[in-house]
Amino acid sequence: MRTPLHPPIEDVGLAGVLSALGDPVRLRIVRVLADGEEHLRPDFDVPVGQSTLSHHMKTLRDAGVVLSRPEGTRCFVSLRPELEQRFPGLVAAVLRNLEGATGPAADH
Amino acid sequence: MRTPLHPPIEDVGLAGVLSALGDPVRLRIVRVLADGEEHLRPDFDVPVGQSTLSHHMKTLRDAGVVLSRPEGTRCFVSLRPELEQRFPGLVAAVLRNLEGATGPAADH
DNA sequence: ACCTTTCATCGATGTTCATCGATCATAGAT
DNA sequence: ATCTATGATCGATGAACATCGATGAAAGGT
Repeated sequence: MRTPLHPPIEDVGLAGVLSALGDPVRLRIVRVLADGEEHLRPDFDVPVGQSTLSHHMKTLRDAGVVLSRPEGTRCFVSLRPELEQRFPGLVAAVLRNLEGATGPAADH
Repeated sequence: MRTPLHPPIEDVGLAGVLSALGDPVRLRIVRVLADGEEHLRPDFDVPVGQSTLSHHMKTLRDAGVVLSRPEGTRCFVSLRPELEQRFPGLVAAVLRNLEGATGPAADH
């Protein structure tokens, strides 16, 4: 667990956030995170391998969506709180529209 | 002006919409469209060539964000109204956070 | 008939991205 | 010191994407 580098919040751009959220796997991650709590990897049951999950985590982290807090060998992940001040209502709006709909074929 | 094919609204997915919006050029397009009016190509002053603009339009159209209405040789573009029922508050939230910030380097 | 405008499409190119398996680094336990 | 668990990183591969210039199609004007 080396570098939990989070970009400064002023470097976080809207396009980057939306792009990071524009993926079914990452939306599922965010859905789990929606309760505001910290979560560990096993909580995200996404249909990808471990290394791919790691990649998606990095994508969310680099985009400023997610916060990683390594502790020992594990890594607690949570929604980045400053995002709300940066883009008020944005994450909330996404979360509200997230129920059961992460993809075009997910609403039946 | 051949095929103004819009996907049925029930096929429009959240990930697709967010992904389509996750691009600086397309965000600029959406910003112009934010007034609810129809617009023509010259209204979008984006730093890309004509064919690339066309491509971005198709991306937005395929994602269900935008509506194309060909008329004669021109093509009127507007925000797709059904998106509001589909994902209430989503576009509004993006639009509210759009002022002057389409990218990480756009806030100085 | 011809030219012009407006937009879509095609073909090509270079970049980014999702994915995987394998390896490496770290921390904790034995 | 060794083993184990967790997650990051590396290398490779195929897919998707942004971009461009050139060409094509449709409608209007001369």
